[in-house]
Amino acid sequence: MVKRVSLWDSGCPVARSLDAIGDWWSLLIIRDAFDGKRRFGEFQQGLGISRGVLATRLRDLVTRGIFETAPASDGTAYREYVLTAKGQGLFPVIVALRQWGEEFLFGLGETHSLLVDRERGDPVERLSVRSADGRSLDWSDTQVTA
Amino acid sequence: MVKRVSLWDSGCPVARSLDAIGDWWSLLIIRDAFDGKRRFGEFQQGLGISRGVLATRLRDLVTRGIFETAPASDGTAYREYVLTAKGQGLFPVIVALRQWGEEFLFGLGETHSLLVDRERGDPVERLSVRSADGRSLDWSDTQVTA
DNA sequence: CAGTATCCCCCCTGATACTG
DNA sequence: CAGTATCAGGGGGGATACTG
Repeated sequence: MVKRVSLWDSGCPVARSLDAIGDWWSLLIIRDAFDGKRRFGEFQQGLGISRGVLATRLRDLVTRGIFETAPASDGTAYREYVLTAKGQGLFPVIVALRQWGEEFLFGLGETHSLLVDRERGDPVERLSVRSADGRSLDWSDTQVTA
Repeated sequence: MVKRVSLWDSGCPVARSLDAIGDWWSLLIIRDAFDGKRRFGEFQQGLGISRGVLATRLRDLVTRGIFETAPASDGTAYREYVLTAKGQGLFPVIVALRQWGEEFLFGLGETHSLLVDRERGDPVERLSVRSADGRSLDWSDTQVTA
């Protein structure tokens, strides 16, 4: 994590993002946060992660400004972990991973959870990369420049 | 990787995607592939990854149907690794990671690489999650259903 | 319930040497 | 150049026990 310093310094935003949240657990924790989970125990139970590892991950994510802690809303003495604006900015990442999984990793018969528009209940649209003038871009229509 | 079996079986596409490409190197390799790299040495040099690890990763990714091998286009005896349709489907994931990194992980003075529309040279639009009827959705406007 | 502290093991990873 | 084989280390991760 603090290991691949050269990648962080590479000037590639993808590498830097992965350095921040590309470990085994972070994105799963963040997914659960988008799902409404806030408490240590909620994350721990849902993920089957050990408490020690979860505590470390949560602390790292707070340090990185992705989560912040707040007093428990139920009046108990414990903390809650809520996503900051920076953490909420990961929503498209989670959605992109979800849609790729739905499309390529499930058999036709298999069922999976679905992300829907809360207001109308319809599934959300497939993400698409668009040009400044609104055209849908394939990866081969793009290029990385310095 | 084949370790978190319970997560793969959870029926959550996010978890299943992470199980497939959520390790330390896969997404970086895939990023380089989108960048036009195809040869073992190109990946190895660009990432600073050891040959052994790269060979393992590449083999896994081929097994998972994300890359496929092709004879070298320059007539040499070696293979090239090219993204399948399934691998190309990860483009929005890479773009989402890139955009998050650009927005939250770089200081104002720092420069980073940029993804542009090849045709016009303009940066691509920020990804947005949209409802079936075209509204832009915040994460709180959505919900995961069974 | 929400953590922290400790121990231990596995496997990921890098380094090196070897082959086609 | 493109791998494979082998070895050694280091850290992430689980299990357990303990504390507030």
